[in-house]
Amino acid sequence: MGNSRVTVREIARLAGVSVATVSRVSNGTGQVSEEMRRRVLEAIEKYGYRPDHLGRALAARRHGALGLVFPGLSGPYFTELIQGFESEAVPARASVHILCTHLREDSDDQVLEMARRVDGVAVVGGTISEPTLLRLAETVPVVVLAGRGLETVPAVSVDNAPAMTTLTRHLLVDHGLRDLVFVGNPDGSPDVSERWAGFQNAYHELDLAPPTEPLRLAMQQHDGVLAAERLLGGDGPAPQAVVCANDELALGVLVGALGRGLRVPEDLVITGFDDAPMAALVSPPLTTVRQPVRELAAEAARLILNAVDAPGVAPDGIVLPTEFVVRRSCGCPAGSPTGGTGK
Amino acid sequence: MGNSRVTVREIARLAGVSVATVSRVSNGTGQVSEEMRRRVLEAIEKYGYRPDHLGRALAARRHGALGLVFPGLSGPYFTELIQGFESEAVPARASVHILCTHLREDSDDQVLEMARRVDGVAVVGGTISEPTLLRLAETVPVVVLAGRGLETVPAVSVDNAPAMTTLTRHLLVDHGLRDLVFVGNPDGSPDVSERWAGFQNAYHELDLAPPTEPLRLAMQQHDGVLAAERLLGGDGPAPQAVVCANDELALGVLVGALGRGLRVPEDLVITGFDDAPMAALVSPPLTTVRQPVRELAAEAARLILNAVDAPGVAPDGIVLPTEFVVRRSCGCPAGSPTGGTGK
DNA sequence: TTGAAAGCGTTACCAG
DNA sequence: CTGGTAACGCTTTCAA
Repeated sequence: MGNSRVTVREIARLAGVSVATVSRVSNGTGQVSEEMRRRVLEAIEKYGYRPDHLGRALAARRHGALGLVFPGLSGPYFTELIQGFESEAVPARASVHILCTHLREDSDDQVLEMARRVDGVAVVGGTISEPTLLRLAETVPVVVLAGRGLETVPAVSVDNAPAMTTLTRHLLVDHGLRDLVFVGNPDGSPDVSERWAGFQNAYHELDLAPPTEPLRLAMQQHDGVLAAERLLGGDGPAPQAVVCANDELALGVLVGALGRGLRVPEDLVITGFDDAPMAALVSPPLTTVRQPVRELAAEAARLILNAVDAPGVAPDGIVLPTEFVVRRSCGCPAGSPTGGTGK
Repeated sequence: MGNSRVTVREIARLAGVSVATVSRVSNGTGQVSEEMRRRVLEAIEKYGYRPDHLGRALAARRHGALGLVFPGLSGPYFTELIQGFESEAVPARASVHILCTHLREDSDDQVLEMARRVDGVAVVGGTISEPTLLRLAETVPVVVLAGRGLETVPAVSVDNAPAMTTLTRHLLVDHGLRDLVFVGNPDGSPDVSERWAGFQNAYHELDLAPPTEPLRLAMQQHDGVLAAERLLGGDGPAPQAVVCANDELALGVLVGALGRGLRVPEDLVITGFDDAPMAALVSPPLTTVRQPVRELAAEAARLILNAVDAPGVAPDGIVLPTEFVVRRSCGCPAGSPTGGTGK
């Protein structure tokens, strides 16, 4: 029982039919007489036959698997991403392969190698080089997740720049702040790059001169604490507001600021991006931009799944809307209205 | 170029040799004359031949893949787990399949299905039923990650109970606290169950009566905030200390307590478990237990990899040591000594 | 409706 | 050293 060493051939012999018939029955394809079907089903049941995935995949020339590639695996953003991706893949009977490149030397090769084991791949923006992305796309359907696509590679992303412009304008106009610092490394990821551009754009729209440089740091809470040290460390005046590239950074800055005895938002305004679960829970709750991370990844999976079934047609990229979430860390009173940035 | 539609047979024809020779060259197995090797290599290079993974896997009767199964995918614990697992699998040229069951109805079937696509599986404790675990183990090598093993299934875990006893004793003896609350659901996972037992055990060792019930909650920061509401909400006296099943809960309780104007640790002592990155960064920094999560997962991957190569031998389980990390949230002054719980 | 046989792409055994 | 050929387990024509 349950031993999966049983093959079609054995079942065929046992049931006194051909392997073709066994295959037809076990797949529900073609026409099989009631009598045959019964005999086969019986044998399948009795010996616990389950078709071997490799044999099947080889014959179908399809792996029944999707790949997901990202740089690291830090924070709630990536866990959401994985779960969103999985939520589409699993019902489609595709298993999910993951690969964290950690930006290793040989990561491009590893991605290429993964492509040989799956039917399609989603790559988080900024993870691999453009030439590699192109080569990848020659092998399997590819979509860029949270990044810019290429001619042959569609992308799913959110409206980062407009969202960040909205948030920054809120600080500049509604709160009359001027001395803002942007925390995040635009070179690290397309998301951050677009947010930094949106941040600067808010100044431009008001004929103000934006800061010329962001505070370049990675995206974890740890880095936020570091940012607080740099910004509030003593030498030089502290900024009026810290605009963070994501919530984790913001949470780190918040912890650092609070730990120094500063009051937020009275002494320092802090904003995030993502609307991670903790953003609403801390005190003061974080003003941020909500982005549909799960949906983003689900959309990517859907795109790939479709491309696998209908090869040749390169679908358009997709941009998902975000929502500006005003809470108290920007200086607004509790219970302020929130507004989306639109589609 | 780069087109992976090229097969051994074509290369063989193109190079004027047999498929066997091509195979030998591309795998570096057997003896091949310099002349042949050169010809084959040339053709391989010219047509960008890469052996097909499925064909190879079918012939070798090995997938070159490992599976990792867990309930959800919340928080830093699971991201560490994945990365630790990957750090062993990737160098061994095995890809990593993941599956979040979300405790779905059909998750047992999904796990069984996954087992048909990989060479071995690591299952996080408490994710699937024991019968399913047993059936799984009939199919492929399995190891339980952070949980109890079975006769045929080894487990890798940490010394949860002694560690939690040490921490609790510290509160009871060194700080003279008596009214502690344990937050976490022992039914949810073996880890929590053991920690709850260790918590109670500290009381027993001192001939004290432990609380009979924990505050049963899930393991995310959100739940910690919930715990703070319940515990500090007004009706009934607040406890002296909240002993959390993990750091995320503790962080949530901390946020909730601070938000209510309580001072930590003066008004309320809070402890965690895991030593997540944030534990050291918040204010006050969290007293907790450090567990080697990455190492745990890496060990699991190694165990499986070995079992794949040497089938039949059921290896022993492994228990990794933890380290008690005393910081300020328990009431100790800054810079207190820390101590391990030993092997 | 059924079965024989030809793949799918690779590896490995066995002669030569 | 080299090549022919038989697996590996399955699906799918193509005839009967």
